[in-house]
Amino acid sequence: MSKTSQQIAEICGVSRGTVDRALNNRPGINPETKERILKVAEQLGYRPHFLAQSLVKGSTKSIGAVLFDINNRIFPQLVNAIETRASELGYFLYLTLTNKDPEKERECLQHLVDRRVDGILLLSVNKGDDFERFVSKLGVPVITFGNLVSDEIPYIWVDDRKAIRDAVKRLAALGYEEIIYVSPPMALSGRTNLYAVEQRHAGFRQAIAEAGGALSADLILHKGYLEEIEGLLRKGSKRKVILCTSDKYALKVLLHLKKKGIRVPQDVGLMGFDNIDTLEYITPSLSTIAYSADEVGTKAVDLLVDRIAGRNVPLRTMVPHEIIEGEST
Amino acid sequence: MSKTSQQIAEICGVSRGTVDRALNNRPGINPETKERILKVAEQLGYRPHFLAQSLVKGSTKSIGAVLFDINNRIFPQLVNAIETRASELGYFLYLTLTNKDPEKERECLQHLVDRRVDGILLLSVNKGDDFERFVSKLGVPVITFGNLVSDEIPYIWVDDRKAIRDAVKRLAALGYEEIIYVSPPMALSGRTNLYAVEQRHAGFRQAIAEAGGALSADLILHKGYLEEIEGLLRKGSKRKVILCTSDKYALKVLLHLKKKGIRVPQDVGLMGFDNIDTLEYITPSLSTIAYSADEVGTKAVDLLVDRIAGRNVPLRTMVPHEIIEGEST
DNA sequence: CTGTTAGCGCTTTCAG
DNA sequence: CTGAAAGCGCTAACAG
Repeated sequence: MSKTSQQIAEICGVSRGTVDRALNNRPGINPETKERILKVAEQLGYRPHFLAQSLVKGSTKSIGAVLFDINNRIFPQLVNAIETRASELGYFLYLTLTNKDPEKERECLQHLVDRRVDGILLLSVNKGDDFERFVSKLGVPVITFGNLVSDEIPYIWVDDRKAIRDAVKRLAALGYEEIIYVSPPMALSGRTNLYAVEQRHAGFRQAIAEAGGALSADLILHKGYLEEIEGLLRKGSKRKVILCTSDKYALKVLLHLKKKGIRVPQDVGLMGFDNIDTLEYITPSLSTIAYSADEVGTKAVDLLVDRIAGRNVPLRTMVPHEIIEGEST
Repeated sequence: MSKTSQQIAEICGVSRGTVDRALNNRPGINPETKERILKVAEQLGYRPHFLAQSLVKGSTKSIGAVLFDINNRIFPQLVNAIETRASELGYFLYLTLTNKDPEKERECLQHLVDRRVDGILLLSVNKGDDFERFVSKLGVPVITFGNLVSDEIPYIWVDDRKAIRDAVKRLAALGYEEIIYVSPPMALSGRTNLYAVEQRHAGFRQAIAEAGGALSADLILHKGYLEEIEGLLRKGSKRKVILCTSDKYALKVLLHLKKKGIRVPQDVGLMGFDNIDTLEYITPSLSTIAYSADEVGTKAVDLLVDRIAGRNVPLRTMVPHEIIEGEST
């Protein structure tokens, strides 16, 4: 079926070494024979055998991505950015999905290494010393994002903590007196890697502390948030706003409030986080915290390729965030 | 860094052949030496070199996906289904994105073949005899979906034509007398592969013909659909409904109508196609045509793996569709 | 039951 | 400037 450099050599009556010199324009070859070889290669439709090349060169020009969160709506943008940048830099992308299964995540990582990817991008559900060691021992460069795995492994993301603090300040400035913070994933705290979610949470507590009594806060850290919100809204007379750890929850809240006839923002304010593209179609438009998933993906690949090339990269890289003022606050 | 079967052989004082027999539990080996070898392999943390294996076996256990449409919201579901099924069947997924660039699509296909993927899943933007030939000559099994490339290449998707006809019948049954069909991508007809979009369009025309004068139809096949819709809504007194070639356009229309104070469904009905998951958060809930992206992805992989195994597969596979009655009609 | 040999297709010395 | 040979790590066929 496919042609080998050996065949070209035979046809041209030269050795494989010479063919190789022609094909990879390496010095030390007569321009005329080179010309001849290239012509024959062209005619045969010769294509180098990538596996064989990789085997001898020790580099596959491929990177692996290990992701858990297909439901997170920034997924398409992230994957798009990663693939696009990788492709620009000459790398192919192995995509592996873990569906939040810690064991599967380890397997994916191991398999990628078995396939000799040059580097790995990791959005992890695992955490802890044991896992840190596992990742360190893989023997290939790893860049993490979304959830931190180790202080020693480069991490890129938005500054969740500061972002929430900025949001709280903004809400205070808008005149809100009570903030209902909704972060259902926190219920899983300790059992799974929730670094980003926890950073947001920590940012919120800090912001409230900084407000020094000017703001009161309610924390809802479980699945039954819709009911609990309703209860809270009935109490007291402070101007209230609901701040959700991600747009996904904010949208569910919005839907629920609409059903109950509670008006946003007249009766209560609402704010999300992520600026997922679904928001484009939502009324009233949702206030949220935006950052560029494109930038995260693109830079993550850049960092990884730098590491692959043996260059040092910063252990923490933060992409900028921005408060989007929608109609919901 | 990483251990080779050679090293195990030396440590155990046997030959590589024997090590191979132990590792791949092939017959013809003394259980005790096998035991010994496996133990050493375990201790060394031996992992077979996948590239070397692939090189000699001629199979990489990887498949490639070539997609153009990251914006289409069924993308995450599709990719998820594909990766999940591939993984279950022991295959790794190379994801390549073309951003609707025909030349890039060809490159992606060629590169995947260079990397010796065992098979390819293709959602194509290219079409035509030339491209058909190109794909046929790749030398690996290809399964297409979404857009048909050739009658000879297996294709899996929803029956777009029938789906639209079912939708039109349903709209007629609901008492609508005039249907505004919105399909902006059709403006590119001829220049790019729009098979699915064209099938939907053809289905619409057929349905209108079948209705034999009971229904009147307006076709909007360009970007300026919002303005044109407004114009059409002002004319005549028939009960009107807007049928969009995909939910994405339906949502844009909905947003526009809300802004203009035109009520859905009281003033005009609205229906989409695809049942993208954004709809979950939309009010009024959108009527649409649903099909399972999961099923498309999963079955596409199954078909591909069948082809890789040399089995014959049907040239056309249709996944079922279903009309979803939302509040918008 | 085990060792040897010959590749898979390519790159990379080292001679000539 | 070119050829020959060794080797990447593994598998498979053939002896012993």
